[in-house]
Amino acid sequence: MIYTVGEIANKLNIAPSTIRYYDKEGLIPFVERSSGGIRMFKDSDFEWLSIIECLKQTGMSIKEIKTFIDWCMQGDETISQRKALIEKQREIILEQIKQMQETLAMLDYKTWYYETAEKAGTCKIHETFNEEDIPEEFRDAYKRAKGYFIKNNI
Amino acid sequence: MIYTVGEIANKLNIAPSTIRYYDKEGLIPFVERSSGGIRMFKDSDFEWLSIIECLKQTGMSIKEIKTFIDWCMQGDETISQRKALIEKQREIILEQIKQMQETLAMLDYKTWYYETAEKAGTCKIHETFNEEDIPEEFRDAYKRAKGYFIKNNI
DNA sequence: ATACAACTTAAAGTTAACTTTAAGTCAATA
DNA sequence: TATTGACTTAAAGTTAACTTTAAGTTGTAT
Repeated sequence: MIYTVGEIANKLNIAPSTIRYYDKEGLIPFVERSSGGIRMFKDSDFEWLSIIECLKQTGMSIKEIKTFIDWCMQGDETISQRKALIEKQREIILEQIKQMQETLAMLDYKTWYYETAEKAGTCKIHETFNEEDIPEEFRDAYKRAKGYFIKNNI
Repeated sequence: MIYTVGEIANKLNIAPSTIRYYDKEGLIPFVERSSGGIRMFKDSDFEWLSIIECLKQTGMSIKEIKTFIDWCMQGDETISQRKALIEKQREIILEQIKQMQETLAMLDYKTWYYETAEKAGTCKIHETFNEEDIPEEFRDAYKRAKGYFIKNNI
């Protein structure tokens, strides 16, 4: 099965210009052309594009992804570099998840904060609360929020 | 306690130009000035900047954060808008965490994949594996990877 | 054979979120 | 009082990752 750039873009729900841009940046060096110069995507190329999307998710830049792709093209001699890169991205994403979970806890707390403020008709209600008035599940976030969110009536 | 833009930038480990940019964009309308026009940050302003950092973490743009800040400035009449915004950001970050956990699972699997390939000296070893050869904890990611990561020997 | 939609490239344009520059002002110290 | 380092603004520059434009080519359908 062969696809044009428009067809593959459609399937992956990205713009054809994006795929051409990736090509220009060397992210898909394996894509073949017709005698007239038209890109002919195979199913495996389609799959490479999925990988590029996956690596972008990890926060890698186009340049970094190109490095990885280049290593893949070189074959088995680059296994250890590829492994190191994947492990680095793994650490990065672990840290990002940790950070996001803290932010989530804060947003959970703030949701409760505004529900309470809405009922009372004012944010000032929170100035009257002590730690023991805060539902247990929000207490950690509350402690981090205290001193700014609350003092400023946000 | 009063701080200059350089001092507060130092404490928050961001560039002074960034804070001036935030000011220009209307993110810190409450910061007062000396008679000579120099910004005089208070501890509560310092805390507002922490909030801006927190909201940026949730993926909000400068413009969106300005909307939120403007609502805060308006006082209690905007509680329900602020609540809705926080809830929206909460949904967004939940989705991001979910997405990241899937990517993490893939990176975990790939780490094992390259460890195995490194021992064997070739990625081709994975062509010989069946589902039951994959450690249980990587099996879900393997199923998603199959068809592209593996077929392409990445 | 001709039309026409979709392809091609190179180059310029876009956007967000800063950062840098230039020209000048403030305020603490010698 | 003069120096000096940090402040001020407006405006221009930067960067990444595209997107758009313009001018031309390909390939399929009539």
